[in-house]
Order: sequence, then structure tokens, then C-alpha cells
Amino acid sequence: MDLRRQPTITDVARLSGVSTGTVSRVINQRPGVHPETKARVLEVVEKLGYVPMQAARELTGHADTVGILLSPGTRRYIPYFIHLFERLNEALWRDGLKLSETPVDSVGLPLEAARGYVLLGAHDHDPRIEYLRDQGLPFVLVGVYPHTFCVSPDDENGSMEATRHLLELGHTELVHVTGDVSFQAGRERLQGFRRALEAKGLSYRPEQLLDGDFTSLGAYRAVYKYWSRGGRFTGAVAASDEMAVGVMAALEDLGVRVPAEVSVVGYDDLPEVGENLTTMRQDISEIARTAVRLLKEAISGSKPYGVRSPVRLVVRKTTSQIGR
Amino acid sequence: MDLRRQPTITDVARLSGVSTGTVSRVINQRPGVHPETKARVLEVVEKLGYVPMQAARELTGHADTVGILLSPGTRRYIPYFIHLFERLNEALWRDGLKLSETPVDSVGLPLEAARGYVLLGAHDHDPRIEYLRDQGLPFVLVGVYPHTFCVSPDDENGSMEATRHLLELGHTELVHVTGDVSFQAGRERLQGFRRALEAKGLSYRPEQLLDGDFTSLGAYRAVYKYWSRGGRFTGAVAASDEMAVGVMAALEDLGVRVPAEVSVVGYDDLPEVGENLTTMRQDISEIARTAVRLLKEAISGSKPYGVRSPVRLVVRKTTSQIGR
DNA sequence: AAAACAGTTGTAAGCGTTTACAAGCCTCTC
DNA sequence: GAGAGGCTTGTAAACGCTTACAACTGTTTT
Repeated sequence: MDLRRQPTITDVARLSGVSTGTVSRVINQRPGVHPETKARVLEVVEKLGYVPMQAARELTGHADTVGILLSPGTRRYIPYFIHLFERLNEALWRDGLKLSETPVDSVGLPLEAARGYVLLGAHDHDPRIEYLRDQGLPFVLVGVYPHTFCVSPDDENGSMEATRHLLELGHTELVHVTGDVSFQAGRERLQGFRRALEAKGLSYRPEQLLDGDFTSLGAYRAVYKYWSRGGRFTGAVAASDEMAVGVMAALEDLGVRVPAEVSVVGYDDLPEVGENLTTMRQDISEIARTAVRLLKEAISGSKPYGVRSPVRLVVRKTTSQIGR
Repeated sequence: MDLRRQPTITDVARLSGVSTGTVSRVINQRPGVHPETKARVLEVVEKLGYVPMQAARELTGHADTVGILLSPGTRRYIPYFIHLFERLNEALWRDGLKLSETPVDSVGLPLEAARGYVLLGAHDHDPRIEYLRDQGLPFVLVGVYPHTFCVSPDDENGSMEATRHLLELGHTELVHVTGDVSFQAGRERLQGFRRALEAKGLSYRPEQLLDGDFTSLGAYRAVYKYWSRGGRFTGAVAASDEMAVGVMAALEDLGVRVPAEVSVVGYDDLPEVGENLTTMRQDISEIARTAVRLLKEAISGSKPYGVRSPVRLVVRKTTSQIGR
């Protein structure tokens, strides 16, 4: 392992035969750089593995700090949010913004002013939304809320596609393992499941909606209970990958083979769940980048609007044609 | 002067009638400053609420960065490690050290040099331990390993006390829900359970050791299976709070009342588990501060030694006298 | 053909801090 | 009374980066 010094902007400038000013303009995506020069610089950046030093940027005062506000309590342990958090941090950094380390009070409000805020995992009627708006503070919500800058995965369509995937494989006896429906994401995914069935002219009974509470344990219990009371299905749509894990554990304990007897689709495509699960992939990086872009608009004072990020099916080994 | 602007070292220097160099020497507690001057400077620092800007310090290479090395994979989602991580970050900050954001390679080794390292969640025979030692890099382990600077909760005694608590309440039919015993913490907690029983002259069968794999789902499955095969107990010692949650969920589904029929003790005392669980409290802040102190000793090259942080019983509502 | 302009690039000051070095002041020694 | 040496303090360069501004090119316009 080499303990060599990190390359600096000067190194990049020297190797690409331009000045540090030009390199700076390139990495900050400022206009007025010849495309050829830009390409050359980027090549050197790549080769050297150059990463701008945060401290220096901050020193020049061009690193506005932004606060990422997570829901208080247990939600910070949800793998999805950890990923999102990291992608946001990256995206902020790329735009010359800096994550504020400011602690938050018990309600989850920041103790110190930042240039803007990103709200994650907001519950419906989260008091912080109104608070931020009342204070006129720029913020963006990862989620859905009227008259705010917000970005969210296109959950209804995503869940619909997951369900349709099972339907197309011939499954008609389905269950949906729901998340907490007091969250928008939980509701939308449920709604997608509904609509996919309706589109096929199928109906479902309320019992087919199993409450998994967004945890593997919750999903396990719901599925196990349903099945041992005689409920049967050949396909399960879980509203998160973690819940899919719980679903599969339950099926394993029930002696039901996946995917031979039951197909399972997850949602999120988190890397740690493993390489076998068929799931809906969210582009978390894109969501993060969009959030940052919207935040900049919020800071510049334009009119709020919402954005949806597409979600796509990734077929792996937990789904198969019915009957085999 | 803009009143909102943070005061800088120059402001302090001007107001106290000395140079920035002297102010710097004062705040960094360097020798060779006249006591009177020092007092005057400190007074101004106090009055202005001056706090040195970390970014500038870093730029001069004064702020040593230290890498926190977490085990690769899923362990980063374990709430305990998230807490520890945050407390460590705080402790480092207070000592003028800074958390390095350096990414790690697939083995979990840092890609970039830091002044020192803190190793968390190390597996036995973690290759990184030997690596760091071979390279002569200063590091501290949160855990146990011979001939290294290390700090860890006093798990064997803690687990013994948890078990003793149940024994004192009259419970003699106990189970231990173990974590992964390829981790030192898993083994020590198991050992504490053993020794507490032995001290009372009680024996236990291997079936009383339920493998919960440090997850709530794992604990749930283990307990549920044990009980439904006819295994009975009136007290359960879980090797983590999360597993205690799984244990209680299983008991609930089995129709067993806690604590009326079965008492449950957790371990860690993580805030999010709720206010009802009787558990063993680790002082995570203290562990973090100790780790930083040891790291500084490691950097200064002294002889390695280990420290144990005490763990204490917090009695709440999931344990009670047997039979009521 | 000069002037104006647009597009691109280089130059250098400045951000807040640390620290090697120089410089000042004392007191002491011979 | 001149140097030596110990304290104490000031000075200024350096850290990596951004950006206002200057400077250069080539193309239009007049």
C-alpha cells in the first residue's frame, strides 16, 4: 500500500498542461472551458484519482453547508436511508456543498443554521415540513408533499411493475407485504399492487395485504401467520428488500421452496440483500443528485415542484414461471 | 464588521494586541507564551466565542485524520456500531482529530494513509489487525486482542450480572440467546452466562443456547422453534437488545406473557429499543473517549495494553420475580 | 483596417491557520 | 560593556482551492 501524497489541483494542472484555474473550472462544471481542454483535464483527473480537498474548498468559503434531516428514532437504521445518506453526501460534495455536522434537537430540527436542508423519511404531517416552510428556509424533501421541492422514486409504477412481473409469470394468487402505510412510500407501493391486479381484472381480499412494518421480523411474522392459518399464495410482492428477506425466511421455515413453489419480489435493490433476489431497483444516486439540484433551485428561490425517479425491474432467482 | 461572521484568529489577535502566531500558540497550548499574555488572549477568545476553523487547521496539516475501520458487509447496519461510530466521531473531534472519509478496499483496508486507526467489529483473525501491526501503524481496537491497544465492554462480567439478576429473581430455567460466537463479544457474553450458572451450581444443556445471530429475526426464529418443540424457560438472557426484541416478539406470538411468565434481559441499552427493556448498559461514550485516548498513546509509541469498560444492569419492566 | 467582441485561458490574491525563523528584550557572565 | 543565552513575540510562507480580472486568440462589424 502506498502512503503517497494525494494529488492536488496543481498536479492535475501540470499534467494536463493548463492552469489550476482551468482545472477548477472543469471540476466545478463552470462554463467557458473548451470541450477539448475539459476532456483532457478530466482524463488526468481520472488517471490520478484526484479528489478535491474538502478543507481547502471550505476555506475559500464556497462550500455552503446543508443539513440532512433524518426522521428521529429507529428509521436511521434502515439500510435504505443509510445508502441514500451516503449518496446525498457524495452529490452535495460534487456540487461544492458540504454536509453540516450540526446536531439536531429532539424534534429533529437543526440547532444551527445551514444554507438549506434535505428532509428524509418524513412522516405524513411531519412538523418539520411546516416549520421549514414557515421559516422560509430552503429545503427539499425526499418523498412527496404538495407545494414543496420533492423527489421520490416512482413507487406506484414500480410496485405495479413488480406485481405485473408475477402476473406475467402466471401467478394469480398474490400477497403484498406492506410497509408502514402512514408513510407515503408504503401507501404508493400498496396502491401499485392494487392497480396491477385491477388492470388484469383480478380482485383481492384484505387478508392478502400482510403488514410487514418495513422490517424483516415484521414480514416474517405476517407471512408465517397468514400461511399457517391456511392462507396460500404463489407470489409475494414485498415493499422492501428487508421484508423480502423476512418473507423468504418464513417460507423456509414453512418448508416452502422459493421460487419453485412461491416467487418473491423485493423492492429497493440494496446491495447487502444478496445477489439472488428479484427486486425493483431504485436509482438512489440519481435521487440524491436530483435532490441536490432541487435544493439549489430552492435556495435560488424558484417555484417548488416535484420529481419522480424511475424504478426498474431486476429479475434474478427468486421468481419463476408458475408451476416450475 | 459583519456581526454574523465567525470571529477568526486575526480578530482575536487584534483585540488582544498580539500577533496571530501568539494566539495560535495559546490555543494549541504550546509552551513559551507569557502567562499574562496567555490570560489576556484566553479572555478575548472567551468574549468573542472564538472557535478555530477546522478546515483551515486541516489545510496546514495540523489536524490529524484517523480512520474508523468497520467490518465490511452488513455489520455497518448494526445499531450498536452506529452509536459507537457517532460517539467516536465526537470524541475525535474534541481531541482535535478528524475522522477520515477515506474509502476502504474490499478487505476493509484504507486506501489512503491516516495518522491512526480505530478498528470496530473486528472478527477473530481479522487480517487487518496483523496488517496494521506489521506496518507499524498506530491503531486501537474496540474489542479484545493480545498485545494491542484495545478497549471493550466488560462483557463477561456484564453477561454474568444479567444472568445473576434472573437467578436472584428465582429463575432457574434459563436460555441464552447468543450472538455470533465467532465474535469475541458473542463468546464473552456466552461465557458470562455459563459462569453465572456454574457459580450457583446449576448446569445447562447445549439446547439452552439459542443462536440468534445478533438479529431480531434470528432471535425470533430460535426462540420460537425452541419453544414449539417443547423447550421451556422462565428467563432469557439475550446477547443484544435487538435480539431481546426478537425474543419478546416470539414470546408474544407464542402467547407467553413478559414478564409474568418469562423474564427477558437485553444487552447494550440502545435508546431505540424503548423504555421497557431490562438490559445491561454499556457506556458507549466512555468507550469512545477511551479509544481516542489509547489511540493517542499508540501514536506516541507507548506499550500496548487493554482496558475494560464497566457495564451495569438497568432494571426496567421485562423482568420480575418468578411466579408473578 | 481598425475596432469591437466572444471565447478561452492564465494570473494572483485571498480564505484561516500553523510554524520555522528572525528579532526583540532581559539578565547574566567575564 | 560586549557577548551569550533564555524568554517571548512578530513575520511571513505555506497549505489547496476559487475567482475576479487580465490577457490572449480569432472572428465580426464598421
